[in-house]
Amino acid sequence: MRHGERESSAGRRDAGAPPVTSTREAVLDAALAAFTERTYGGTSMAQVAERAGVAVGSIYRHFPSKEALGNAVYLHWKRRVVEDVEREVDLGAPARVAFSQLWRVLTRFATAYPDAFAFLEHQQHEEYLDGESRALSERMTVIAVDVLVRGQRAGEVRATEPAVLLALAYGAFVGVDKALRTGQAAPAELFVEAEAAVWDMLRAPSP
Amino acid sequence: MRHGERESSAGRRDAGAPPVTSTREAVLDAALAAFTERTYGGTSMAQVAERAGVAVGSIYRHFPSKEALGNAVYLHWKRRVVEDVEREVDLGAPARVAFSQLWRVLTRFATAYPDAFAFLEHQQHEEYLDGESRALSERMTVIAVDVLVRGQRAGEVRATEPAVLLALAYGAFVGVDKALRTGQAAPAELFVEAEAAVWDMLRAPSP
Amino acid sequence: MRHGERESSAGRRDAGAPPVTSTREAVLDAALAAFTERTYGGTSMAQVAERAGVAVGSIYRHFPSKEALGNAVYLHWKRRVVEDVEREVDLGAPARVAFSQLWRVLTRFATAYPDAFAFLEHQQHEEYLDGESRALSERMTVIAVDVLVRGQRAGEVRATEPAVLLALAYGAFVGVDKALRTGQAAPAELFVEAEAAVWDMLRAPSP
Amino acid sequence: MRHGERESSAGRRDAGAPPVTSTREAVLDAALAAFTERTYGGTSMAQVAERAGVAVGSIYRHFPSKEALGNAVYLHWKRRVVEDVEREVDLGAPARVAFSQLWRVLTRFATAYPDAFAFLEHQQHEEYLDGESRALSERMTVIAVDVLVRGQRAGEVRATEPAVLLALAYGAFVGVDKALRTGQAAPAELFVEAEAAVWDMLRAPSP
DNA sequence: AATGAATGAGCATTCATTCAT
DNA sequence: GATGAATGAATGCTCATTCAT
Repeated sequence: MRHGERESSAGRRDAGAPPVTSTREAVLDAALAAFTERTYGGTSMAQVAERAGVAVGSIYRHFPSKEALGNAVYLHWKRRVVEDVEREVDLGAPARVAFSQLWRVLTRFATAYPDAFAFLEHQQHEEYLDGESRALSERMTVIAVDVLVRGQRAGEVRATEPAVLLALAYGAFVGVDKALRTGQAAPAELFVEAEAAVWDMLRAPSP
Repeated sequence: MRHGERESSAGRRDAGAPPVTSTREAVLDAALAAFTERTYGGTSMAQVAERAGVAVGSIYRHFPSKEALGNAVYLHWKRRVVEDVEREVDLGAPARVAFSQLWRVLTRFATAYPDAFAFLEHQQHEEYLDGESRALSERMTVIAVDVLVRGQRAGEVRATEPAVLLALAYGAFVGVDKALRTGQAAPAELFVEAEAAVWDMLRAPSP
Repeated sequence: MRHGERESSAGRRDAGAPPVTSTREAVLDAALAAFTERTYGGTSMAQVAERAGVAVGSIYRHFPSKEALGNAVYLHWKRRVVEDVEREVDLGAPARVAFSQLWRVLTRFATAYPDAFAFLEHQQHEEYLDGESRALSERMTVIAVDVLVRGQRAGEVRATEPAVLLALAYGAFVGVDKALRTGQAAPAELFVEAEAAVWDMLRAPSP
Repeated sequence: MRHGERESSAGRRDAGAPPVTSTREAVLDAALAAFTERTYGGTSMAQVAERAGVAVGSIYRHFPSKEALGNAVYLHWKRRVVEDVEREVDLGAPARVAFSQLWRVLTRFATAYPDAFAFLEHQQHEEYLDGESRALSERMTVIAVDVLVRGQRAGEVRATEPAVLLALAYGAFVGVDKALRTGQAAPAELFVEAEAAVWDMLRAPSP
């Protein structure tokens, strides 16, 4: 999903064939890379344009403003994680199983699209997020809390306030990802190793 | 609103004596508030000046550049946590005890200076941090890893790579703080409640 | 007020065609006028922009910095004199003739573009000149010294160190131009009158 | 007359002894050096203060503004040359003699105080000169023109407009000084050598 | 007199956005 | 749709000047 260079004659395409890389996508990719590297606020539209191999003006044909672009990038990737979670987490399963599914989805995503995960979780977005983006975050919270609450009912999960448990577990995941990024810890299999530990944090203590 | 040197106990004053709150401190305070609210990159020097109740030019008598100001704010608060940790964590104690001390220091700090903790932990600082700031972070890592390693030797702490355990535990703390900030969870006592859970994540699983 | 590339004959245009006076040229002209009037250091980019009838930002599409603009102005005009000199001074001719040609080129230039000559010769440029600009000055010195040296070999020119003779003669020319500017002396024909006097300064004294 | 450093405790003096270097003089010296090096417009009051070893505020006790300081520096040195000229040029003497006296005064001055001469003659001063300064320049012009006119009456000096002759001769002197400064020509004895040449420029051509 | 912190207008430069081509 | 020159408000920073000490 990382791009870098595009054809120098942006816009060329074979008759009838669908565009392999539309301007819109090129911009979205370039923006993600740039925002992750230097922050939304630290990135200029010109930098995004150059990285995408398009003219500044062209960005504005697809996104009405920088704010809208920031939002679109957020939306694009957040939607992807949320939909993965919704598709792959079995809400009927025991908490231990559902937790494992959830953890696996996050691990896969953070490993396959490290920039995207870093952008979503290691930055402040208040400046440009709109209602839809916020709602998306909410959808994921709801699922996770549901898993936790049902786990608590089943005696699997400790009795602590679910929002706190979620904050602890998600924070732990993000913490590992950050350490990975800063090179303070080794490759991605660590997420797997971490799963057991985090589950021990969540599960009901043995009596 | 007077002159130059920092005074670590801001606010103390002898009756009738000139205010200890120097311009430098006012700027440091205003910058922390502004950076926390709108990001380093999203804050203008004019906003800092206005918030501090001084003229723009006055900031530059105390900090040679915006970058230096960002660094000074980071340094000021990071030093404070690190020194608290160094003072209050007993490296000779059993891991459970040392962990508890560490958790307490962080809780106290994050509760007493929520903006400072948010600035330190919820933002990207690469843009302006200098070597001294980075070294400070390192000092805290060393302590935490030491506690974990000695806990592992004593069989108290699970055998996972210490850097990962640290990332998990610190991430969990930061996660709770973030939830507190976004209003997704209630008051600070939750940190206390969370401690037991996080310890269960760290400790060696019962056989 | 259109686009980009310089056109050496500023002002030429086909009837009905878009004006050849590009933004770049307008800026170059405005900068020359302003720098001549109030010095490079005493001129703000805003003043240049206003004089050129463009927005401040537009200057920066054509010149990366004020320094680069100063240099470009210098280069533009210095290149012009130097090329005129190189084209019109016959290095094979007797010194008296070559001197006359040189004097005529300078006179024509200083009369046709008084601001340009004043900018080039009545100001301090060290602050912003680059290597190319310095090299240009050198080219002219080489020609003049060559004329003088060959004149000395032919017994036409006095035996004084050529660099000193050049400094005297060029200084005399600049002196007259300055007096003209300050209104201390009348119209440009004076340069013609001065030529004979300056030659008497240069030529070998009759025995 | 060049200064550089002053005692760090500016103002200290033995009781009763007159100040060796008053603040006023230190500032005047520092300003000359700075203005010569980096132009009036390119010099900040802070730079002058530092060079003079005094506080910025102290400059304002002696000069009401930067403009006034620039003017004072100009006045200080211009007065000096003009007075030297008035004292040492014998208006009753033959033109050749008076010219020689004049040339000698200038040479002595430019050699003894190279920064002062460069400041006076290689820069644009319109920005800050007042009437008195302008009048001073005038006094010197009057003398020189007088010498030339009387030389013309006596058949010693060529019949060219005196203002032009003056411009040529003074320009030649300034030209040599400039070459000396830029290192394009060797030591100051050259002024002496140049005198004869310049006189040949001024004198009536042999029939 | 001397000091230097404080002021705020002004400067060079950047950048989101527009629009003629 | 795409381009990139043009715009001008906003930014980080400087600097002449003031004034409490």
